[in-house]
Amino acid sequence: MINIKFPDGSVRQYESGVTALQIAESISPRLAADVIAAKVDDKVIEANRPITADATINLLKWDDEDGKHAFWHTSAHVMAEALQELYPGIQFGIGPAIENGFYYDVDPGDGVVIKESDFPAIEAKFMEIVGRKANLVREEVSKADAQKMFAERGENYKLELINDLQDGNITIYRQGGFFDLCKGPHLVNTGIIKAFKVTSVAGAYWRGDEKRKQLTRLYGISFPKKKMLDDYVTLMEEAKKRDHRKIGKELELFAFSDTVGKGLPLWLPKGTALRLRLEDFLKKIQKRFGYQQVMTPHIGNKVLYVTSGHYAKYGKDSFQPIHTPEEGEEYLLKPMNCPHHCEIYKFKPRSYKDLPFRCAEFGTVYRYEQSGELHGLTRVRSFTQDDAHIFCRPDQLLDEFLKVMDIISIIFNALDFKNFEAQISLRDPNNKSKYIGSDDVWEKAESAIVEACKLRGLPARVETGEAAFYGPKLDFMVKDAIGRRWQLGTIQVDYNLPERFGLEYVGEDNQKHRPVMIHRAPFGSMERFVAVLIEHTGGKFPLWLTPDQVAILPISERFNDYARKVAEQLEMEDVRVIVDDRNEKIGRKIRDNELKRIPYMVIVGEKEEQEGAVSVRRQGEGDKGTMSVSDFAKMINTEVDQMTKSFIK
RNA sequence: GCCGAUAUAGCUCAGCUGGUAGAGCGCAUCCUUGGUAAGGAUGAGGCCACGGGUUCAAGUCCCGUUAUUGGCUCCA
Repeated sequence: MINIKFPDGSVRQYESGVTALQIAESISPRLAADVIAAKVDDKVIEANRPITADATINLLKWDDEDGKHAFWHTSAHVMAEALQELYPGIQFGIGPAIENGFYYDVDPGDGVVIKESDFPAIEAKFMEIVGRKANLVREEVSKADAQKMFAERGENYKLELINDLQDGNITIYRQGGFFDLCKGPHLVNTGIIKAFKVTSVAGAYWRGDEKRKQLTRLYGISFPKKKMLDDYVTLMEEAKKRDHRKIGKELELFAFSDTVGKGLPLWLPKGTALRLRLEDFLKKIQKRFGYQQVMTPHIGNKVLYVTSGHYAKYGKDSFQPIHTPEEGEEYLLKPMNCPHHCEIYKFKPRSYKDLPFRCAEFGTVYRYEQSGELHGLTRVRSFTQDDAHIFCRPDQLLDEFLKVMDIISIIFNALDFKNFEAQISLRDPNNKSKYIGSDDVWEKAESAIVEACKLRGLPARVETGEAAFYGPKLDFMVKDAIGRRWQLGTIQVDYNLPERFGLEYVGEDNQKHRPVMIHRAPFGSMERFVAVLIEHTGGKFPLWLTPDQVAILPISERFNDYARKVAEQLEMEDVRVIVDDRNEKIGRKIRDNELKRIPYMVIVGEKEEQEGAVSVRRQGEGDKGTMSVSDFAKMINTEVDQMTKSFIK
C-alpha cells in the first residue's frame, strides 16, 4: 500500500500501481469524469499512469493550467494525425501547447500549401479522429529505435530532434495508427476533445532560425465542450472591437497615410489632445522627482552614433545617413536620444554635488523597423519616447533605480494597468560578443536591477540574452486586447555609454570619476502606450484624460445659443466641451455621442434655459437629473481632482 | 526580410460559374424644431490599390508591384 496525500492535506491509502483516474473514481464518479491529468509530486503525468510510491497528488481538470496544457498538447497530436491523413508525406516539426491553444509546425512537402480555405477539411478530419476515441499509449524507446521509427516515416525534423536527446529518456505516444515523439503528458483518450478550430496559419522558421527552412505553422484551439469554443469565438470577436486601430479610426485619434510612408503615424487633433495630456501628467510627476526637461534636434552627426556603438550594431538596418552638400558630412535621423543627452551632460564640468543629473525629453526617434513588424501604433518607424537619462554616482544607482520604479508604479496605478508583467533582461553569458562592456561592469549593473526588484518586492521574470547591447534592463509588459504582450516601461542600467562618451565628474577627492547612466521611459513610447491604453479602456478614457469631457446637446436649434453660452461657462471652468448643434432630434444626438464615448452629455432645452441649468447624462449610465451650470462644472472638476490627486501635484 | 491572407464610395461591406458597379452609415441641400440610444425627402461621391497579361469582353481569371493584415525572425 502507498500513501497518497491530497492538496487539502488529507492522506488516503491505495494499492501500489493505482492511477490518478482510479483515485478520482474512489472519491466521486463526477470527479473521475473531469480528470484530465494528474500532478504527482510536481510532475504532470497521464491520469492512467501507475503510481508506485508515496506521493502528493493534485488531480488536474480543465480549469487547471497544467490540465489545459495536456489537453491542448494531445490536441496538437490529433491535429498532426489529421494532417498526416490529409497530406501524405507531410513532415512534422514541433507541436506544443501555448497560452491559448496549440500549434504544430509542419512541412507539407514541396509545392504543397496549406491555406485558410483548407481549414474546414482539417477540422472535419480532426473531429473524425476524436470520434474514434483512441487511447494514448506511452512507450519508452531507445534512441536507436526512435531513429528507426521516424526514419521509416521520412521525418527529418524529428530525427534532428532525436539526435539532440539523451538515450534512455525518449518516449513516444501512440493514438490509433499515429505516433509522435513526445515527452507528454497527455490525455488518456482523444475522445474527450469535443470541439476544435484551426485559428490561423503562418510561416515559422525551423528552430526559430531565419537561415533555416520556413515551415508552415498551424495554430489551433480545442475544448472539452462545444459551447466553450463558441464562447471563445465570441470573446475573440469582442476583443477585436477593442483593437486600437479600429477605435483610433472611429474616434479620430490617429491615422496613417501611404503617401507619408508606412509606419509613420499622423496624430489627429483628438489623439494629440490625449497624448499631450499624458505628457503633461508625466512632466508633473517628473518635476516632483527632480527631473529637468531638455530638448534636442531630430538629427545628429553620425559620429555620435559611431561613438555610442549604435551605428556598428544597427547602421545597415536603419534609415540611411542624410548627406549634406559638404563632402563626407553625414547626419542620422536619431534612433536614440541618449547620445544627445550625453552631450548635454558634457556641456560643462560636473561635480559630485551636481549628481544625480536627470534630464528628460519627449524625444522623437526614427527606426527602420522591418516591414513585416509594423503594427498600428504599437510598432512604428517614428515614435516619441518619454525618455530620460539619469547620470549619477555609483553609490546613488540603486536609489535612483528605485525612484524610477516608483514613477512607473504611479503611472500604472493611475491608468489602472494591473496585469502588467515585469521582466529582467540579462546578458547571454554564452554570447558575450553581442554586447559591449566588461564583465565587471555588467555584473554590477545586473545585480543592481535584481537588488532593486527584491527591495520593492516586485516579482520579475528573468530572461537571459534579452538585454540591450549596452546594458541589462527591467521591462514592464502589458497585454493588448487579444493577449499579445507589448513592452511599455523600461529601465536600463548603463556603465558603457559614459565610458564611450568620456563622461566625468569631479569627486570629493578632487579626482575624476565616471558616472553611471540610467535610461528610462515609463510609458515606453507615446504611440505604443496610447495604443495599449485604447485597448484597455475600449476608448472610454478616464475623465481627466479624455479629449472631450462633455457634449452639450440642445433639444432643438432654438437652444443653440444657450448651448454655446453653457459651453463658454464650462470652458471658463477648464471643462473640455463640444456642442452638438446639428439639426437632429435629441435621441439621435444622445446615441451618436454615446458612441463617441464622451463621458458626460448635457441636454439643454426650454426648461434648462429658463433655470440656467443643464440636464446631465453619464455615458453608459443615462439620466442623472438637472443641476445648475456651475454645480455641474464643480462636479466635473471634483471628479477629476478625486482621480488625479493621488498622482498629480 | 520570410510564409499565408486581404485590397470595391470618406467608413463598414455585397458583387454567384467573366457581360462596362451596389447597400448601410457618413456628407450636401431641403422639409421637420423635437425631451434622454437612429425623423423624412432629394442628391453628390468609385482609373473596383497600381502595372502588365489572357479574352470579343476583366471588379471578377493569371503574373508582378505597393499597402494593409495574421504569424516567424528582429526590436537600440
